[in-house]
Amino acid sequence: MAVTVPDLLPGTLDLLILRIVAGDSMHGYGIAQRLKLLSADVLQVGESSLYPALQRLLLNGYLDAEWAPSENNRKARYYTITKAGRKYLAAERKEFDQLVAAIQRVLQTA
Amino acid sequence: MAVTVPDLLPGTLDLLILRIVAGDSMHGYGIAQRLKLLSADVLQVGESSLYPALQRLLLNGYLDAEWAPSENNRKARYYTITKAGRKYLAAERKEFDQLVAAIQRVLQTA
DNA sequence: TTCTCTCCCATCGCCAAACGATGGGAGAGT
DNA sequence: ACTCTCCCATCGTTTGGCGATGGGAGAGAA
Repeated sequence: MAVTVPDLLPGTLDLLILRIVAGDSMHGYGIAQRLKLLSADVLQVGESSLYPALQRLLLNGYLDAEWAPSENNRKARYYTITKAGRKYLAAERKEFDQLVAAIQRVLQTA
Repeated sequence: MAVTVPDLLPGTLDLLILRIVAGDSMHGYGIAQRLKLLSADVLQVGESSLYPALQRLLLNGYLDAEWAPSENNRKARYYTITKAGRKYLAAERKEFDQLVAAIQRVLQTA
């Protein structure tokens, strides 16, 4: 069963994107594929969710972008994480872990 | 630092409410308190998030409600989880765990 | 008695995030 | 020429949560 990310956990998309780009500069299409791959098809982003998210991240200064030909010689926009992006990623990731821990505690305890 | 639930993880509110009510029939105000308590103040629900959520759950048949005096002798609406609610809870919980696992995998792997 | 405090309910209007649908352009292979 | 895949992007809608707001009604204090 394939699930779109925010089906259950919205707000996590930015986090995932940043993490993927942090590993390697990529274009949007590639990010979507990589997400699907890494999550063994559990996670998926539609393009209409992805591109707005990228715009957001650009606007907030967490990503930089530049046009360059892709591996397939297409016009593509490559995203690179900024210093601020890394900082934000680290912070959000920590908060994510805390929240998940808290939620799981509630789910288990009662 | 106190965080409202959907600050990072919306969609989880229903799950938390159901789990809490599953443990014990409660009124709205009590649910909010219990959530705060169980999560050691990490999680919080405002009333303007809570009550609409409860309506939703009622409407979907996951909860039943009836009026009864509270422990403090106030007028209160007690919520009880239904059979369908338990089923839904179990399913969503499973999905939640899967998603979290997938996300964490992505966050760690790259 | 009145006043205030806490408990407990609920809605309205707003905002942000994600989604489906849609619409391209432009290599590459048939 | 045609189709396929790659790659970009926006528009309009829905959904969920939030801040502000507005009660009613016990209980203890003034």
